[in-house]
Amino acid sequence: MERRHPPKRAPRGAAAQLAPEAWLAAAWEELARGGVDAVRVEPLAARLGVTKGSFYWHVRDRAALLDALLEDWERRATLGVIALVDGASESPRERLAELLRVTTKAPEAPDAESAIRAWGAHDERVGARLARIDEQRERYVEDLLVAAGVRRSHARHRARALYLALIGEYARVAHGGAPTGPATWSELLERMLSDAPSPPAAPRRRSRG
Amino acid sequence: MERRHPPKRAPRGAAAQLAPEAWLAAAWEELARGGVDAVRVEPLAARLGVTKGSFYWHVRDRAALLDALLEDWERRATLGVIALVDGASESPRERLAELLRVTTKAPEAPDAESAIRAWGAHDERVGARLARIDEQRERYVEDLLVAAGVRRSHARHRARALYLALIGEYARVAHGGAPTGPATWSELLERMLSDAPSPPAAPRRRSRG
DNA sequence: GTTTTTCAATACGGTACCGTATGGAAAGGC
DNA sequence: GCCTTTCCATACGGTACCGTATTGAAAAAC
Repeated sequence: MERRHPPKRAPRGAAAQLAPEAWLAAAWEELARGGVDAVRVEPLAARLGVTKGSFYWHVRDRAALLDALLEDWERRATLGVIALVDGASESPRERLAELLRVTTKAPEAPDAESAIRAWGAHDERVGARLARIDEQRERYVEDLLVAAGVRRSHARHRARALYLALIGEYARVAHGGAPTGPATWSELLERMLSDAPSPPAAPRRRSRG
Repeated sequence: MERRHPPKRAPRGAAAQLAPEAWLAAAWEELARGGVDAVRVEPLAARLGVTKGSFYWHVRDRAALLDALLEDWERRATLGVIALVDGASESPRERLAELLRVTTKAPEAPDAESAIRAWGAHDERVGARLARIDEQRERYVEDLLVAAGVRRSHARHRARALYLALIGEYARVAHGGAPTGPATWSELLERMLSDAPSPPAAPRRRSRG
């Protein structure tokens, strides 16, 4: 969301500086709560305690705000997670486990992701963007599986399965379902790693069962 | 969707008889295409070549139409599939495979299911209903897994995983993603049956490996 | 202290919808 | 051949929103 009227001088208060970001944040909440159709200018303004006169000063129009939402999501949700997981762990197996932990525990992910996915179902441009992102994420999982010892031909199928389950989980939680517990995720991941060479036991001992 | 004015005499034309069903069918198409928010009285009427005067004759109001959508879906999507699969097959393994085939190939399922799920995310009553249905379906898969020889404790996790993947697939296809091929589904199902006793070979021979 | 600049309030016209009220035409009953 | 019932069209008032134009006020610049 580029600023519609870039300030030539310094703004008056410290808070004024972040006005565009405030609109974006409010838009996120509305998106998660009610879907794209709930991201409306006047309610958003009311929520921020101003009128839409302010909105149209900072943002071109509603479409620009929606674009900003997508941009923001694309940047954070995918690259952010990958960087996090890549940085915080060691073996591919650990990384996969960590990936599942992170993605299934992020409290705002289900609503946001589901809302964007529903949006993409009715807006072709958004849908295409989603498809690109899905491919990217899936590839990442696939490579992790391969690194963990799964044959590429199997890894492709299993990465898809894992990712589909994650999307399903987001949808499930988004409409109020109880979150799927870590035991289920471990079980699924184990099954997907079943013919990989190294077992999940401690790295010292060679075999346990 | 009960008829608002049940006809005391016979209707005038054969077509008039199905008017309420016509509204429901049109509503389905709009729901699949644009989500709940796209199910609107006036556009629907325009699509059917009439005005909303007709709508408010046959249906109480928009809410009643939406209720009818849910009712219709609950009846068809779950009970219908279960009856189909239960009737058309033999062994639990076969039934599971058939279940995956049927659910992943129904061409209208992804859009409809995803739309309803997105709806449930923003409407609590719908969400609760969805949760009930999810539980029902999951239980069905779980029982099939158990019947196929998977231990109950494992089956619970795996039924969840399978079902989550199916939901994910619906979401994926709904926003334009390429459908996941049968090879991936077989792979996933095989993994979920991996420690079940009987192999997928012909039922005559007792063991193959 | 005057002038700019920044940001928000107000007011406006326009669109798309909901639900109701009313009218009217065509069919069916008798 | 009237009268009733069925079904739809039209007209209406009301709401919620978009985007623009205009005004206004406070801060910043000078």
